[in-house]
Amino acid sequence: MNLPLPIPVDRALKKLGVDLSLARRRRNLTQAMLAERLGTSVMTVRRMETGHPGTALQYLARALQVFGELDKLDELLDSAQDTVGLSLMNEQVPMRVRKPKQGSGVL
Amino acid sequence: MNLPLPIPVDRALKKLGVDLSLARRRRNLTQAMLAERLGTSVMTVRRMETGHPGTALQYLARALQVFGELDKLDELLDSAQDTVGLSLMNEQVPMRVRKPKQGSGVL
DNA sequence: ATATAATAGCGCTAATAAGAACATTTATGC
DNA sequence: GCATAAATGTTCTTATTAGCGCTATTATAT
Repeated sequence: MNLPLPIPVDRALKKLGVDLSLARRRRNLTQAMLAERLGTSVMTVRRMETGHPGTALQYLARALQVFGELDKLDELLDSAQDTVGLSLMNEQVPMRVRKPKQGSGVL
Repeated sequence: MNLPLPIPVDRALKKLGVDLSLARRRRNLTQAMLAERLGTSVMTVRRMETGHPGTALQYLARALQVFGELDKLDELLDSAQDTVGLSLMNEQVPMRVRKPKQGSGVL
């Protein structure tokens, strides 16, 4: 868990933070006001806005709810959006995957 | 932070977990294989797939990267997607928001 | 320009997630 | 159907985050 964060991941988290900050300011909320609505502290809001890797998922979700964008989270990895396994209907995706003897590396 | 999770938020996290599980299985990865790629433990993968509110944001981001869907995170709250304050260009969004004397509740 | 309030940074403590090892259930290949 | 191993559930320990108070910086309104 303490592996260095991959650069693209770090970049994505930072961008998400900036976007969260922009969304908040667009809605005329201070960090303190948002924190109160999220039921958390200002520090957590700040960590989220700076792209801190360790902040809990729930605060992102709660922030999205406050912003009225919670449905975006639903779409994030929705089957309809998943470009890789589009050929498989959800019902056809196996419940369990068997580890191949060799490497059958799909990815 | 220990406020009860709002129902819609809880629901969204659970759905995200299911979607993560589906995405993993579509790519023929076991929880153990994914955990190794994420540089974390199987427990964390499991918690993520069950929609545990406290899992760190970084694991979601890393999973998306493994799935080749990291760009989805960029789009999540991108300005272009933010339907509320579309009228304001990013550069026009104030750096700091002043708390109104009364309540000017934009949201 | 100045005053004020929002944002940023730091150290400490309490709460919580992450990790490991084990037992149990159950899908899947044979 | 049976055997295997993936997924689930549990408990305990450890590492990390969340929360709080204080100080410093800096954008904004006047």
